[in-house]
Amino acid sequence: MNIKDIPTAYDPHLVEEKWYRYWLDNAYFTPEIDTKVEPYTIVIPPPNITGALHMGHALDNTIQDVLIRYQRMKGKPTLWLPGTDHAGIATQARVEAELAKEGVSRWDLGREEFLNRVWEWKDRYGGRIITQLQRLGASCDFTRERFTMDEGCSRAVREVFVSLYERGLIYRGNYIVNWCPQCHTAISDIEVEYKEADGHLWHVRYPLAGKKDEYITVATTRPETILGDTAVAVNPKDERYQHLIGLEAVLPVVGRRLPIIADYYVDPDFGTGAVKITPAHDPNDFELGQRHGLDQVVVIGQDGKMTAEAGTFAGQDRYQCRELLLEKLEAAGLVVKVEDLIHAVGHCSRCDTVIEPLLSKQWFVKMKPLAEPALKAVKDRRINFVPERFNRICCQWMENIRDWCISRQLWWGHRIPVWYCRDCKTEIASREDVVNCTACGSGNVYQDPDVLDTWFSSALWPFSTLGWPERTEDLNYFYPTSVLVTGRDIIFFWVARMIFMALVFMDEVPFRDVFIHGLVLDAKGRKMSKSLGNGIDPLEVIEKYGADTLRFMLITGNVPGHDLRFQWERVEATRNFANKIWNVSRLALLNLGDFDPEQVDVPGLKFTLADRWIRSRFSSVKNQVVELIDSFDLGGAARILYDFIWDEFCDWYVELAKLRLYGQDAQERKTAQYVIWEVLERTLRLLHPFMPFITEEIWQLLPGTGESIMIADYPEIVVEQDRVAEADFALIQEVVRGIRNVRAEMNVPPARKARVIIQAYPEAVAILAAAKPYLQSLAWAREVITSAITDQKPSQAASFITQGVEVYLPLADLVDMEKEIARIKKEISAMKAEVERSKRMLSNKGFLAKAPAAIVQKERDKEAGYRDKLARLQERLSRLEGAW
RNA sequence: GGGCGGAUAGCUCAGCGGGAGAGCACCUGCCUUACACGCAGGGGGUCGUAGGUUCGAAACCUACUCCGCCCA
Repeated sequence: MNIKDIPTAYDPHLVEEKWYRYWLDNAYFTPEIDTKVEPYTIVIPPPNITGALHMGHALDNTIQDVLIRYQRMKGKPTLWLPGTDHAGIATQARVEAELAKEGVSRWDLGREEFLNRVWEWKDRYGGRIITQLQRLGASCDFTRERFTMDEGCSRAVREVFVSLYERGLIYRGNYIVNWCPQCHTAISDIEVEYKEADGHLWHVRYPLAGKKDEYITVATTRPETILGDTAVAVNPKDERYQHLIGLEAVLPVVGRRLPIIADYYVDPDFGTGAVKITPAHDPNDFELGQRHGLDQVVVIGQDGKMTAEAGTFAGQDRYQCRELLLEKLEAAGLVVKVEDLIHAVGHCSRCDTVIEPLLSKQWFVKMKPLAEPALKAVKDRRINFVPERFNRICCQWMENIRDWCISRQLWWGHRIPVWYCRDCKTEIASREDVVNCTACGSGNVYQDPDVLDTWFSSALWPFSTLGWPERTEDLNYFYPTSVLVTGRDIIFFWVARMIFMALVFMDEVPFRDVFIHGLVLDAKGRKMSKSLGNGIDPLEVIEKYGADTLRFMLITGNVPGHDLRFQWERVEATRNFANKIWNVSRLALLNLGDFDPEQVDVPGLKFTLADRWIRSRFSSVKNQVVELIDSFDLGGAARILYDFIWDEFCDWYVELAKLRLYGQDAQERKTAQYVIWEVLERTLRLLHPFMPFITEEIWQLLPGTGESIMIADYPEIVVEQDRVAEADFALIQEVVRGIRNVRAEMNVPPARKARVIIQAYPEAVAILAAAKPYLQSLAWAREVITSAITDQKPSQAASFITQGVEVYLPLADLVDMEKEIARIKKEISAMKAEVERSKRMLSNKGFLAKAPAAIVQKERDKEAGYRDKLARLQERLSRLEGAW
């Protein structure tokens, strides 16, 4: 492309696809294993195959890509392993919905045919999210892409299940589980979301057996479970009920005799202090029932309808039954009162249906023995959460962990590798499919129909994706992974489970750091959700503004562990930044046509103050960026780069470099070319992990660069920090800003170049005299006259006065002396306040005695400066007033 | 009920023991040949409230208020 043809506005559409293709074609995303070097590994949190890329993914994956690209440039063999999750319930529901349109149920199809349909669906749509990730610029190694139900992962699942079974850590039993009548499966405790709901507390009288007109009154929020009551319980210390303990109540409508028992579980202050006990439909009642050997009567079935045990209510919906039963109880005069009550009701996190606690036979993982080593790993900081506070959150959860219900009454998923013999009733957990009973040899065996919780396979992800249970080269080299990047919403679902599975099967932590980021909220601070319709599609942002813009916006808005709000204004601001980079690069390219960095004798160059300043600044920016990325403050690093590029490089350095670029002196021009090239080229490399596309595009246009910026070395500093250059340049900046300010306040049009007369202390004179061209260019100076401070001050001049430096702009016709006096007076009063403040501090004995010497000295210096400036201002004022 | 996070300029947010910052919005000038997606200048904040620690607090401690999240 002819450099002159480079458009003045950056258009991401022209570059993103091109470079992504190039990176893929050159296999840059695939690491080369070098056993002498420690690798850097991230396994992607596998998105659901049903999913489409949303803002949360965009943030999560941008963070990972920044880390990965950074480490890759730093020279580590870097693996970012992508893949997807089979998402049992969600996927099955999706395919069932499709079938429903055809008027077919999965039962009509049968298990095998249904699974074929799901695989077909997966092949068609399951890869969509991975392609969407590519639009973001994700540098995953797609040659290693995995799926939780591929052959390898499935083998890992079987191995883990059977192994845990053999160790007695997986068991099957009848317990209360959370049943979702809509998804028609059990779900684990953490898949239940509790929501506050308005409800009622019904006080119902149960007649006492054998005592006419005597009752015990219980309170319940779920009257339909009355039908499954098998006891009434009171607190043993509750004086009101002492005389009833050991007696029996009669269950209304049903007529069953209920023992009245005593148990400390009962809270005497809630309701009436007497509690109906339904062991088959409430987890607490279940446990109490076990303690007291109570019967378990299941009255609500898996479809949410009443069972045969519910007698005349059999077949009714649970809520319909509630109404009808209440009517009956009312009619019998047994409902004493109804209170309004706000209580927490469990909902299915998938489909939002109200969960039914239900007694059923399920598979569980025994958690205590697994959680203990995991807990220790976190406490010992073998795993470290960022931000730090999540260590404790994770620990607290693992300390209170309950057994994990892992069986799901679904078809889509890893089928439980357990077979039963119909003849001898043996239960066989097996790594291989079972054809004949291992006990009696019978061929009359069948496999457990249920599948495993999707999270069971996700828990193995960091090692199953690397080839486990084989000891593959990848596993040996890339495991354990370096960091896990994820949102705080799945710490319990996923992170904790990966930790304990890894400790059992790899004997090593799955990752060293866990970087937790917040949620992307909408502009009003609400969660983005389908039901609210307030989600923003990342692909829409990419279409309109480019992937770099989306990425950089997400990263700069990101403070570790905090949520961030999506705002289009911020997208625009970031787009403007990309355009800024683009244009400063255009300027560079327009002036580097005759420049070859290879031909430059760098030690022979004569760097100006501006050169020394920007090179020093670049170097310190580089150091800060590294430090911030290494501590996971990517937002901080990105903000530093933003400020450096825009404020320091574009607005100051490049403006000054233009003088030499357009000047006559070949040597000076070459030096300016070199420094612009050097700083721009290296800054692009610093920026590349954040904005991969635009940096590659520009880098490829720059002379003397290589094959691809993404495999270029991470830049080194160019000089040690040059404090002298930074201080001297700061003086120039102050004077320039002072002059600009005076001119603006006096409404001097830019076209009107002014003479600038500077009187200053000797060092400043030297610096400012040498900076004449800078002042001419940046402060619209016609000529600059510098001298030591004298009594000869220009009259009819606007002025700017700072410590040790007086600047005059003789603009006779333009200067409104009244205005000038007012300005000086304002400054004087501001300066007086400063002097006062300093004086107060320095007369404080405590401050002098206890503050660090350096701080005290700094304050003394400041005070001296203020006094000097104040004196000059007062002198200036008296001259003006005298002249007036 | 317990825990966590937040409260800083009109808006969104940095800062987290030594003099209040950015972006957007606003006001005033500028089409200065990289960029009007821009340049220059400016206004605007008793840093939620009340105590405490400290020579010094937006920052640390305590209590409280409001908002959000998590767990029971």
